[in-house]
Amino acid sequence: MTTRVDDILRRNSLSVTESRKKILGLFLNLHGALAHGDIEKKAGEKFDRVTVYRTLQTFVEKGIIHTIPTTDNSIRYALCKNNCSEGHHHDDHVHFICLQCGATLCLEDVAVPEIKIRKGFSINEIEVVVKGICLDCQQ
Amino acid sequence: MTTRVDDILRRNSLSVTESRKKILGLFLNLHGALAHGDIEKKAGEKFDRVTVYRTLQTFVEKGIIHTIPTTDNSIRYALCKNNCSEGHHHDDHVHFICLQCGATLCLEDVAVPEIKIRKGFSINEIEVVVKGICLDCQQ
DNA sequence: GTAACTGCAAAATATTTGCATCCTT
DNA sequence: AAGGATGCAAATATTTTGCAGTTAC
Repeated sequence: MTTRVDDILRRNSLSVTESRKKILGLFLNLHGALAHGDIEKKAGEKFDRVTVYRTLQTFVEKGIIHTIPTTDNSIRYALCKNNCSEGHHHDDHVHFICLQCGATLCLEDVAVPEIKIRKGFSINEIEVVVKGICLDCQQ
Repeated sequence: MTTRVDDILRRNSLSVTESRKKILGLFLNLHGALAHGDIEKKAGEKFDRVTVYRTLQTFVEKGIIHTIPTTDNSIRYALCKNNCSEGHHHDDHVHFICLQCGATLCLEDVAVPEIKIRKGFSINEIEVVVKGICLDCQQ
């Protein structure tokens, strides 16, 4: 795993540091989305809150992770499938948020549908968030 | 307009107060979405920040307005078309956020598409947010 | 009159910024 | 060695809570 983490960082011309390795590792292991707060918890009290903010911001800028809109003032972040190019996200999949356990998943296999919109409006990006109950929480 | 505002409040068994009338009025006039901050600005320094929080929360609970997920830690709120029943939103339309001017619109006429999802997952709600440039900002 | 709503003060959280120090290259 | 990254302190900003005074019904 270390190798993979290192690769991703190097490929994005970021220096390989402890915090970045750790945070990126979390995402690679998890294969879901994390909010800022989740990261602080999962990482133990190892590094500074500020470092988390800065690291997440850097990763988003580099296109290593992307943001998932939410309705509760806690932006979630998830790995981009194939490193999006810098500044150009192709976040063309659906996100699922479990209302029970709060887990956020990227449904890579569910494509975002075509949307027809009013004349005169141009579209840059479409976000689709599905809320429901995930497999694990289904009784 | 006063009458309409009053009606909505009464229909939801809320007492008709200055703040509620004013905030609800903003939404009725605007026909778009507002974030907490927008409301404070638009309303002048007339009422307390806390009142805005509480009023928005009340309106959401009653199904008078609904939240629109965003990626920037600033939840937007918009009127529900036909008062959703308490606790049961039928927020079945697409939202548009203009990347230029920041305006958020409810595209009532654009239906949320069917989404097929993995077996074992159930769906409660689907949010679709389209980002792009609105008519007014188009050059 | 009573229950509900508001405003103020203050606490609790969350986010941002500056700067000195440390680490990566 | 040089530039970038981190950690700490502190400044801001945001959200929540308690309570006393006020308003709607």
